[in-house]
Amino acid sequence: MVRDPLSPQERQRGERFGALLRQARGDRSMVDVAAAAGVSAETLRKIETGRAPTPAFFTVAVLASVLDLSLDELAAACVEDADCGGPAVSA
Amino acid sequence: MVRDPLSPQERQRGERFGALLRQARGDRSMVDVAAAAGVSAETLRKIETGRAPTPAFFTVAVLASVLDLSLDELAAACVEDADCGGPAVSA
DNA sequence: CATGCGCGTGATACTAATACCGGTATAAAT
DNA sequence: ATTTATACCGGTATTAGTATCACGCGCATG
Repeated sequence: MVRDPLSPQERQRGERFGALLRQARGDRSMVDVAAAAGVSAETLRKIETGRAPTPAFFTVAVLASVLDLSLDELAAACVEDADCGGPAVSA
Repeated sequence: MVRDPLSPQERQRGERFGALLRQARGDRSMVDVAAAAGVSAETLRKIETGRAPTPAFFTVAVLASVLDLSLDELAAACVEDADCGGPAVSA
């Protein structure tokens, strides 16, 4: 109605997204990256584990900045990998 | 405490962000872009007017896709323009 | 003038993101 | 075995994003 619960598709997209972040983090520790990004370690962990499947844009932005990732590539990787954008983007 | 209210900085960053989206929308109508992005027109309106200063990453992703914008440029434009990232990104 | 279209705003509803706390598990080092 | 570091997990608290409904305003068209 007012706020649809996240679809399984979105959950999976979140997992993919988190996996990408974790991969980019490499040997860095969570707390290190989280501190550098200005977010709490728990938040970063939730995002990486997919428990926060739809993080805020700027949260992702700073994380991508810290991890030296491209937001476009990040988004593209998730979308293309799981066909998340689907009907919306195709229009 | 558990959830800091958005800082004025973040609010302003949201306004910049919305302004960029609106500018990119050009002559397209809100409903058109919103429908293409798969979000409600009200949501797009809130984002454009800065009433939703920290939208979800994938919401921004689809909007950027529809508006043919680069997420990196979008983020960079907001951050560089108002020094929004501040202490977090500089570290 | 009435109608529709686009845009803005307010209220309302509900889920989700963020953050803090404690506990747990694994691995490494002492 | 104890300590340390890292990460995972649950609960809890609070704000914020997203969506729907309803109304008002400007503008063009009938």
